[in-house]
Amino acid sequence: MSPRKEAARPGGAEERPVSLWERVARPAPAARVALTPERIAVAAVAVADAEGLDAITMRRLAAELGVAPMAAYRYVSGKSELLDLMVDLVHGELELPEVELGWREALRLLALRNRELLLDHPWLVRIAGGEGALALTPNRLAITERGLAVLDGLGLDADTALAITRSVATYARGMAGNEILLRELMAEQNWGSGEELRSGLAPQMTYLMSTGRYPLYNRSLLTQRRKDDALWQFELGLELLLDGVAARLAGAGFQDG
Amino acid sequence: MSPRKEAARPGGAEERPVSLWERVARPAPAARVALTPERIAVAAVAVADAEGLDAITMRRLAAELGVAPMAAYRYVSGKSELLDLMVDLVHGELELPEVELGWREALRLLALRNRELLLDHPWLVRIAGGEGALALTPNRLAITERGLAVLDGLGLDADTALAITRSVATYARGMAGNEILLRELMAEQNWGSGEELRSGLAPQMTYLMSTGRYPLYNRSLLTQRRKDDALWQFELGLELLLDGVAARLAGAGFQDG
DNA sequence: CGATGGCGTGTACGTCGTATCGATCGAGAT
DNA sequence: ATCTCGATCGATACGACGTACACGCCATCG
Repeated sequence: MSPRKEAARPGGAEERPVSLWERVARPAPAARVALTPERIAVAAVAVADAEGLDAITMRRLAAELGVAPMAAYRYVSGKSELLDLMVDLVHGELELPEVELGWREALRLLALRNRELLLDHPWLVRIAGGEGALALTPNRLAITERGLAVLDGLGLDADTALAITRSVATYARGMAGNEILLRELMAEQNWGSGEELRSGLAPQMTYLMSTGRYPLYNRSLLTQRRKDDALWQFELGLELLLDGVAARLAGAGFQDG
Repeated sequence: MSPRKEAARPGGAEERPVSLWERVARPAPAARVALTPERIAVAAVAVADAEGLDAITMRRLAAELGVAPMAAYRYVSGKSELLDLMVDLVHGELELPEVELGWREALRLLALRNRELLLDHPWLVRIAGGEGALALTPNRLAITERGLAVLDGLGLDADTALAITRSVATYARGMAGNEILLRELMAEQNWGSGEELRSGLAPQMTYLMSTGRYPLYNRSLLTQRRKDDALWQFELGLELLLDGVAARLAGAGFQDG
């Protein structure tokens, strides 16, 4: 689907492909090189934060780095690896909750901070492909690792602990993604969160509602009071999930605070 | 972010923008026109199913329809509306569970069928933007509507019912997305699900594991027995969520089978 | 001091989305 | 029966993108 080739790299002529992260970990061979994977990733994240993912162009990025369009290709095999680098970089910002907080609070914080990370870097939602959405970057793995640490010693088998961690993280990313897309959709049509929002998702929604196919949904839009409170919605589902975990733990014959 | 303009369309020269879905609902003005939104969407879905989302090109699509590259633009304002059409079309395939099954079983089926839909049309994962990921297409709204119907009359307020429905749907899409991306990643490096899989996520994983930063994760990979059983993982998290809902319903003073 | 090899440059190709304008043809009015 | 008009589709073209490729530069090491 999306071909991955290896970037040229320092160190000689092996034949085995070396993963991006191994290449990244290699120290800069000289202090005077203009580019490093870090510099590239930092610049790219800055652009994406400021102008969205569409602004991320190999040419634009090169301009930002004061360098020729093709220069970055020595450190990155292509745009998808660049995106991987960006994803990993921002996940380094996430502060991992202490295990001592107990599994529930720690998992809760993990989810909430995941949400905040997405909101701080909305372009993350648009990166669905590759290793970006899985956990296969160092800093994302560290987050999963902490999730497992938090559940360690509670009597869960490996499969269950991992599935719980993934469920919570997936829920958090999914809900935060919804929130971001809604927000962008609103900005795109420049509504404030004022009257139009309160009257449903006008205007594209109004037609669909007028068809009468969605009476309950329509009633919800009119009835609900916390419509614009995305955090409330986020936390509600999160608590459902954590309640389920708590029940599972109790069933396993353990409890915890 | 992604500009939306209105496609030219039959019927004269109004000035108010008309939503895609309203335009779609308009009957074909003549029986002899070559193109309709439906024909376009069907062809596009066929291509995407067979060759992935990257194969979807306005030119390719036109060729598939036996028509000039720009022809589809009379029915669709741009590629993003085409994607909206595709998203909506495939969601029409999802069979809605009967309300009589009871909220838990119905919600469970909704989640499982959502998952199957994604697996049948893996390109859905790659469409993050626009109304695609929110529920703002007719067939997706119908799914949400059924979710609300299933929870109706159980004493939940509008906000809670909607949040629950969305939580379940978001969880389902997120987990199915993980599954698809993992599957694609595996195909990309042509492992079977054989030895490499069983030994972790080799080869790009092996380097990261060898750093020793992820002892628990590493142990999980070695210990777990249902690693490749994505459905099991899916259902585990789903049950957690539904357990949480059940607790909330019990707290609201209701029960149900 | 000469050679080596990594680093960044310059140029160019193929493909994409889509703006614009012109040709065509069926239906409704006369 | 003819005219006319607008809906429909075709042809051409433009700018931007990702990236392949081959070349100059320069620090380093023998």
